[in-house]
Amino acid sequence: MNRYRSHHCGELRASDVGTEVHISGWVHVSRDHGGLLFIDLRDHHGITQCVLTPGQGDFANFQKPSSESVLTVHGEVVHRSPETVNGKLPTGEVEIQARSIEVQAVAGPLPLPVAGEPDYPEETRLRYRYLDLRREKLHANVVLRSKVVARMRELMTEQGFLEIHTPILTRTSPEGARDYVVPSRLYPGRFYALPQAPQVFKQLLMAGGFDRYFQIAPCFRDEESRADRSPGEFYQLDIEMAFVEQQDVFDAVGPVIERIFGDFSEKPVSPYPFRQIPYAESMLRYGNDKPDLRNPIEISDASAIFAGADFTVFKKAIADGAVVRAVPAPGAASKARRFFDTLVKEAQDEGSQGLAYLSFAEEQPKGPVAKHLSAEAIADLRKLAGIGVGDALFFVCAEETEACRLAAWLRTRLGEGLELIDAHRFEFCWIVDYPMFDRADDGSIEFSHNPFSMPQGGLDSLDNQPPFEILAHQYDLVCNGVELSSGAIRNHRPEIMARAFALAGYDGERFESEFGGMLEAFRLGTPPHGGIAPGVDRIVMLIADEPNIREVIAFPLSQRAEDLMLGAPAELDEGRLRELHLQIKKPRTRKPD
RNA sequence: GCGGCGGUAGUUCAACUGGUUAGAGCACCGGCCUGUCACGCCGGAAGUUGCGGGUUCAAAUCCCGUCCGCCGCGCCA
Repeated sequence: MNRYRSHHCGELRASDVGTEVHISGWVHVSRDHGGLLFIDLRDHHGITQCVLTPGQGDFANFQKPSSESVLTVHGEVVHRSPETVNGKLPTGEVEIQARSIEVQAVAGPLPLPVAGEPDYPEETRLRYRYLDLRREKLHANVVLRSKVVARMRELMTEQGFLEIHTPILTRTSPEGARDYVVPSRLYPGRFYALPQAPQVFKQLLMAGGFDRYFQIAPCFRDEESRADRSPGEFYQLDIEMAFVEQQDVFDAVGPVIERIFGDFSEKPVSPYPFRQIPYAESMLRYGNDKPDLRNPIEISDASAIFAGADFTVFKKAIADGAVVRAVPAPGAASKARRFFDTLVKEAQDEGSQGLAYLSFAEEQPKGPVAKHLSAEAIADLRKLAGIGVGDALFFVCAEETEACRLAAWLRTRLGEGLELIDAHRFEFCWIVDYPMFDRADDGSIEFSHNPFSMPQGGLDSLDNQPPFEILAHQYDLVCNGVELSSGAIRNHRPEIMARAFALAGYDGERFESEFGGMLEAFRLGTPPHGGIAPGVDRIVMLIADEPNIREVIAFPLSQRAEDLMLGAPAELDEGRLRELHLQIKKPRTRKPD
């Protein structure tokens, strides 16, 4: 028999009455009635009430235990009298009449209460993460995450995917985010890098003849965090497949995602196959490449109408290269003037020059631009944006990228403000046909996403199409406005890759030196292949309905990538620095210790 | 790197326009209580108001700098 427990704390029922048991757990709450002491004992599985009669037998000198102390209680399972049954607990019909108690660990004053009081500042929660993990919500999230990951493995393995580990100590990658680096002791001045993703290795596994690879892979990026972006490190369900086209990847991973969300959430999930939206269309209609399709508002381009209208502010801007985007606000015409004023103010805070609108409380619109527009222009705008009486229509005017951003912000803001977003469903879509290249700040050509993506049309497009019009076999999976996943059909042809990198400004020598290892593989027979990498943290975050990704990570770093519990990153002493051939030069403003 | 919000007892929060001894809940310590389940009642201890500087007769409060936490922008192939 186990020394610490015969049952766990969520196990005992009326059918156990009369048995001698011993259970162990934390003191969740205790209630001292003088002649009678109740202790709610809690473990991973649940809570069981224990009753002590101090002053009798073993309890002659027993003190009320402090909250979160760890006890082993020995005693008999007894019925509670009908009026004292606790319907809130699965174990609420019984209690343990304690005969003796062993104190396994005494807990001092708590910086973070485990029972009750759910909202606590995150600084405290991060510093005492193990206490937070005992609490109901975070504990449940970690359990959920474990189940989701287990199901992912099951569903991938069923489809013939092999889970293969790839290195954590690897080579720095020239593209992408900043790397975390690890100094080498054996090779002075040289560094490993932690992988931003197992990108190169998974492609090399395809070169290695494995047909279908997956991994729950840690990814390390030294970038600023966000509410939905974990600081420092995160996990991907990394996937790669040989001899596939885009649709094959979709059909392998889409049903897995649909199943995971369906199995672990009550909310309805948009059924597979998911909608496919070309990147250019998404930028126009939703203002970004991660549309929240629960929001019914769709943006349209009103540049042509305003180019011919008498509203000089817009007309002049359009002549200078700006665009006008129209964002409908269904039902907003009945809103008070204050609603519109607030939005104008917020838009300015968001970086907009201003915010024009028409409000159709009746057929004849009101609003700052109404008097500048002909009846015909107004009719055209209404038709364009699908505006009826009772609606309003907002306009943002800016250079195209900025106009998209502002329109996207406005679309979200209106969707929330007008309560148009149904929070109780998951809407998935694929964003497809990403551009291969982007214009850098200095006007030069750079890869817009993954440089290893296959350009649509192959070598022919690279040679004959204007670079910024070339599309890639590159795709994202989006859910409720969250980018869940990014992937591509890869470029496995060295000559096409050389041409693509040449367009992006890499000379042959640099190309060979930075990607030599991979190129060599491609010159020795690598199959056509492609893959994708859904973000595990974000998936669990959506399923758990958490607004913040740290709520689904057992031990997250703070926003500034610091471990507040253990104190990482930490300084090294001189000896270890010497061993690593490192000298520290601190910036002028240094943090106090 | 930039902008916003916050930092007061172990902890969560309060303290009006700068003005008496910086208060309350939880936790902790002591006492009372035999059916509670966020038990209740009485009492106690607990403070470098993040840190540094400044303005003032007087600073938790105003100003400057700095550190920490969170949100957003830049960044994230």
